[in-house]
Amino acid sequence: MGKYHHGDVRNVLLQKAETILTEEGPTGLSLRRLARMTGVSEAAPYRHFDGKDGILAAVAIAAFERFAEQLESVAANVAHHEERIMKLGAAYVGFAVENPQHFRLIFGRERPPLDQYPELRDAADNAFDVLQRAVTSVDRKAEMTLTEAATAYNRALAAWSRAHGIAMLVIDGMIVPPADQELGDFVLGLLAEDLTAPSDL
Amino acid sequence: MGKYHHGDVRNVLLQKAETILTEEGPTGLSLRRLARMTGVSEAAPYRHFDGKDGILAAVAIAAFERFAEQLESVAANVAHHEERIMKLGAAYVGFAVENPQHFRLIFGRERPPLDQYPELRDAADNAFDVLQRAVTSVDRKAEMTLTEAATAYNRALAAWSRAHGIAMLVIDGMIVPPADQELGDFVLGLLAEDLTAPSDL
DNA sequence: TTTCTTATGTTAACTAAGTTAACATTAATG
DNA sequence: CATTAATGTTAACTTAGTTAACATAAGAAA
Repeated sequence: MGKYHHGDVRNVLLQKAETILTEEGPTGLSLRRLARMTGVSEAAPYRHFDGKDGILAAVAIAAFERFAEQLESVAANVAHHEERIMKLGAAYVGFAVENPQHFRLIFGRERPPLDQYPELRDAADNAFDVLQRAVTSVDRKAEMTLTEAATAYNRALAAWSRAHGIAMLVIDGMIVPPADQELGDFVLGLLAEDLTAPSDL
Repeated sequence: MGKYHHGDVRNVLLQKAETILTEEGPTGLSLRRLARMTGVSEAAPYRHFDGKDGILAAVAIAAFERFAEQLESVAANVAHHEERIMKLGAAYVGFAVENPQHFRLIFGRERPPLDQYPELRDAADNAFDVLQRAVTSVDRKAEMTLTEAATAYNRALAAWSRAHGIAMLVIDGMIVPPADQELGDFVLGLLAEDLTAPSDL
């Protein structure tokens, strides 16, 4: 009978997994529900993925790739160094706000362990590389002294932390961005604050 | 017979819950296991807590309180405004690193919804108040103009975001603090970076 | 073509967890 | 002392992750 064998179950599963994840997050994604929604037996996903972690890994890889692409495209279009850092931060937060579940998946503890999924590790490394290159103006890395390189690295970490913190606090609802302002502008404002300056208040 | 009725099951449960949470995080905390470890029936916890969320809420409340205390004690001991912000950030990250699971519990999405646990909401609000007061020098709030207040608020958000980002990235293993440096100094260094300054590299 | 093998799908079962209902016992209170 | 509220217990229901055993389809090998 012709109801066996869908033709492309793996991709359909991945697609539906994306949908469920977007709506309910990693915890809400249940393999059994996924299978039912796909119209396939509850054990079928195990033929295509290494259990739940396997599916999450696949989704996370795709998410990392999209994330890296978006950062890259911003970095490539801003020549000025400081401006690039700021815009990158805004893009970082932008991705998080537009794809909160994916963002949580790739950074949170629901993410399958990197050392069990080499492709996932590669995707993660690549995303961080994009970030670092953009922040550190790596083109000139060869010319740097060790001290300079350390300074540059610290700048990268500082920039990254700030963007990450804003992203987290916003998607977790702890910070509510003002409604009368573009999200990007709000983020740029926060990134530009210099806490070492006296408060003049 | 005398094996019924422990005497103080609620507190024992809470205590064990703390232990399990510290070791395995919110997801690893299973009510059934908790009950077994406490030597009590698997349904007993439901007599004392409103299900799993109820226990998590109770633990989260305690965590918020400790968090707030630690921040408060730092803030109270540093008079200088800019220095206080920095030290507060370091303390913020310090708490996260020493109590990663608790930190995740109070900020992550495993935290029971604030609107279902009023005491939890109060604990959270209080912690943020401590933070804001310390960052904003609220003693003089009355004297501020609206613009000044907005500026001060933004400074608070910026400081908070940075500390939060560092905390998250460190406890998630994305940033590995240098081994040859005190964690506090490392954090202070990151907080002090001013990304608006030219990179001079 | 026929046969063997591999990929892919199915059913059925096992384990563990959250939760609730129905029942038992204790402690406290009138 | 009798009643009641609090606190435990057992047993059951539901959902989920996972695996084993079996079935079928497709393609390679004979």
